[in-house]
Amino acid sequence: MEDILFDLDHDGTTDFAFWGQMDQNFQFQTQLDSFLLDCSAASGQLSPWSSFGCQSMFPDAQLTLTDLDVQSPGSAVCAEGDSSCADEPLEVTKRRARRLVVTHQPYKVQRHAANIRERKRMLSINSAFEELRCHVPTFPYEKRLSKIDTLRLAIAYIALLREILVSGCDPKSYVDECMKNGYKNQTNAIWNTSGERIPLVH
DNA sequence: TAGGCCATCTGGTCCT
DNA sequence: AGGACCAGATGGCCTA
Repeated sequence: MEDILFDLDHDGTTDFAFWGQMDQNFQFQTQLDSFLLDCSAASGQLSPWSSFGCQSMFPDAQLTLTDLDVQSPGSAVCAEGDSSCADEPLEVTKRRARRLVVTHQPYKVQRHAANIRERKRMLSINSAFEELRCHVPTFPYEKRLSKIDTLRLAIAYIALLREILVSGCDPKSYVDECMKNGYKNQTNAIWNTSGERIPLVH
């Protein structure tokens, strides 16, 4: 029996940690999946649109005691048993083997921990996108902005705000003028996804 | 059904 | 040494 601890937070503000006892019946998938979903729900930063796919987050992460046994570098490198091992560049293989020798951690365990960190990183990026969506104006009937549209619209919105500042005009009359004459900004920024002009109130 | 969007996994690279 | 960041690959879901 071997204890594994995944510390999922390093900023000290909230202390998320996950640990499990590694025996042959232990499976990461269920516990970790539900844990990450709980984290997401608890954050309360995601809009109703936020979706977490129904697919399993750990399609191949059913760790067993066998997987966690310290393997020889060679066997660990090709533990996945995929065909890519055969044509993997020699230098890459050597580098990975060297790392495994030094760390004494099975490749699968390292990879799994890295996957969790990556997922957490993506979650934080997504929550930032949600926050940004709250700051770019859209019509209520517009569908949820994609990430790329959110960025483009934010750029356009900032450009418009800058132009209003530079013009020195009253913001409302400036926008009214834009609506009347058709807005053309200098950056050719894209307004929004549906081809409508964005309202400035939100 | 094709295309867009997204989440996840993965390996490489850079940084601390 | 380990974590953060990044980009490519892959597969699922949704919509026109």
